[in-house]
Amino acid sequence: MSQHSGSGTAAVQERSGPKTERGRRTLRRLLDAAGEEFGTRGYHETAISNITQSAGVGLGTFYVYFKSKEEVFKALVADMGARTRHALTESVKDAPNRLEAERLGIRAYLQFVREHKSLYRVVMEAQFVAPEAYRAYYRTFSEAYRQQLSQAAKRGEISEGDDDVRVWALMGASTFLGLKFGVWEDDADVNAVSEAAADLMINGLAPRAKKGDAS
Amino acid sequence: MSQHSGSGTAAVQERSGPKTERGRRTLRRLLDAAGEEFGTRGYHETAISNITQSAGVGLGTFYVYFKSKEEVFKALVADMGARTRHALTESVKDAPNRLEAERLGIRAYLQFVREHKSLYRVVMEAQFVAPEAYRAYYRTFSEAYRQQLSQAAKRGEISEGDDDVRVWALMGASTFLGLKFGVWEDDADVNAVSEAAADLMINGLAPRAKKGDAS
DNA sequence: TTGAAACATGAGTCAACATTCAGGTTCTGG
DNA sequence: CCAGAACCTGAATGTTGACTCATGTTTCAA
Repeated sequence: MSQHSGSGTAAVQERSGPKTERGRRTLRRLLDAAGEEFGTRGYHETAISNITQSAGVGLGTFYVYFKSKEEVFKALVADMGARTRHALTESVKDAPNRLEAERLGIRAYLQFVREHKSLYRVVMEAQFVAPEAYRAYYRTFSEAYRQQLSQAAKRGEISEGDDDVRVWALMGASTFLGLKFGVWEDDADVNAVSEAAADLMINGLAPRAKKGDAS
Repeated sequence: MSQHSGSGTAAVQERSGPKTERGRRTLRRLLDAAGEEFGTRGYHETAISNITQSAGVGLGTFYVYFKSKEEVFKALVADMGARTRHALTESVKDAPNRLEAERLGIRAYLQFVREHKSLYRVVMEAQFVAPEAYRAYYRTFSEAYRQQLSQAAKRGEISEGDDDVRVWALMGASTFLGLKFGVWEDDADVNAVSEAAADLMINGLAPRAKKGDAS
């Protein structure tokens, strides 16, 4: 996320990528197949041969493109991070203020999870398969998020508070909602869920004041 | 969590438990060692021999008490569930109202996580090792939690809202805070974190009204 | 056309466990 | 003291699957 120019689907560690068109196609197929297999069966249940078969290439071909099983996995996590940040940035681009951005963000997040279930599971499993990649994923995320919150607080759009704590609480809430309503119950109404979630994040559990108070 | 009387540390599937004192002691040592090893190295990196060595018993002994590697793991998840619920129930026992209960709950939760880092990691890894146990863990949790919220709402102690969504958002927030400030940064000030978290959960991000409003 | 770089392949290697088992040792009631 | 139950043990077994490699095949610039 910081060393490569980001042509789209994460970089390979190897000395530079494929040289020919054929090579690029094969790499892409392997990456896609890996995401699908890891996301479905899980890292440890997935054999390299599952990936290569699913990609329609020979077993040995895998090692032409990746140094190890773990390496593809890490590449997928990094890729998912970049894509997620991109999707969120887009969705929030022209929100008039932070509270509205939160509302849009949570909706976009749920939507995104639902459209990328496999990669989402890969990210979660990274906590145990590639802890460093996992932490990097959330570190990058939380740093940008915290920036947003503290600036919004300065502008008076949200209350003051410990942004580090808030960011992690909010990320946790989104993550769990993504798991529950994006992956497990993928028939739930995304809009309803994200509205309810945004309401909690914005107003909290406290009972609303009965009548005219400030805003 | 439902078929055994709950003497303390989860049950074994086998036809009834150990008959002698020696047996009970050995079982306990295995359970403790397993929790420690799984929590530290992770499920797949942990060999049965790691557990038995750490417990100071022979390799074969493991299979006197457990049918398989997965079985101990599940037992640990169930045990952690019971203990966590117990700790939270206790901590919240004499809260005057739900908002206060949330405050106390999040503090107790962080504290508990910090005192049981290993088992906490086991629970999280269960999502991939024993998905059914993982879902059961959160199902049980969320059902009780939802009860609390809806009753509190009826009493007017908290606002009305989609309790299913709220529960999962709140569990997610706590879980991430537990990971970040309970496991990763175990030197953070638990009280400060839980106050900030409780404030977010109770009041949300919205800017506070300038002057006297309800409550 | 041609040689070499790039790419493709799958049988074979090898180490890492989970689980079994046949044979002890210790305890307990009678 | 004795039989049988309960418990303990670690060498041996069998499987699994990541990774290597020797041998092709394809591409492409000169």
